[in-house]
Amino acid sequence: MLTPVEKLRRKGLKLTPQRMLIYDILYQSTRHPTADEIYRVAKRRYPGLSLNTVYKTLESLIAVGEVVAVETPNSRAHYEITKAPHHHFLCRGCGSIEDVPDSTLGKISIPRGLSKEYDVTGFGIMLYGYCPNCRAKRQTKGGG
Amino acid sequence: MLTPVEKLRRKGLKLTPQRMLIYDILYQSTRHPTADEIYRVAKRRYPGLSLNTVYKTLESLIAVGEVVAVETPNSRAHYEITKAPHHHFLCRGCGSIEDVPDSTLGKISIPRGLSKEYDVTGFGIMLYGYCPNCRAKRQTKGGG
DNA sequence: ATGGGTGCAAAATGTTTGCAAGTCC
DNA sequence: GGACTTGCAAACATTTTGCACCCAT
Repeated sequence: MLTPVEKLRRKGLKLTPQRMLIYDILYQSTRHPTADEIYRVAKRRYPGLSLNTVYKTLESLIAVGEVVAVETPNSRAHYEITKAPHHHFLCRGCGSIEDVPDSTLGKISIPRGLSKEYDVTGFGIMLYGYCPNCRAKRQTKGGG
Repeated sequence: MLTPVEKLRRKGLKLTPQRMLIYDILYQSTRHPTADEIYRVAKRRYPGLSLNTVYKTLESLIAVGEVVAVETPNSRAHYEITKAPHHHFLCRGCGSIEDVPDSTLGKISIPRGLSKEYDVTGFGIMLYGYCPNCRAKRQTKGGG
């Protein structure tokens, strides 16, 4: 297993403090921060940082496959370090995203008919619903 | 099978010309237009229409479950009439979205462990890749 | 030294909001 | 008649772009 530093270096990315920091924050995080959330955390450690740099850095990391963007139905992208295949649960209440291990969802078979005409490079599964916290809130309110 | 008019009426939505028009455009369309695309088509038939009304109408139709928003990784939402369960294919080349019948993907079983704590209300599968057209273009270019 | 990376601010989306006037029921 | 709907424009939030300076290689 290469160190993160080695991985980035081999991809031809310059190892600037900002880049290392942003990568590190994503690497440490079990959540799926938005660009702005990453920015706010990073800025505490590197006050000179600009939001722009966060976006550019994410772009670079995505380009080399080290980060993936998790799109959500509120037009706010969330980011995570590329890791073992998994899918996501999106809470309708608080907008939080949680990982769902791939294996628990069973195998998806891409229809042969589709892959004959289409070049299917991957897929993602997004589960929707309410996290334990929001679920409790809704039940308290008698909401459905 | 209720007529679209009856469906909307029973949901308590007022049947304004704009609303009928937008619903009709979505109903007719086999594609998955964005709000702006709907707006441009609708405006040809109803020049006084505003983009705002398209958004508001989509919101209403989504609220009553007649329309669903298909989120894509470019922050542009696509909309479609709610119909038989299916999933989507998103072309990385042209951004187009195609339906993928549910049955061809096999059943997804939501892990028991997850639904014990979480209230899982649904899920969506998004396939990624290149449509026949974009696939051809890429091969021509020798792209990978 | 050199080209990519950074930071600032402004621009460019896509979507939402405020409010007066209009219209379906 | 009343509440919901519409349309206009401005507000908003997120992301992208332009450009001069800086720094990792």
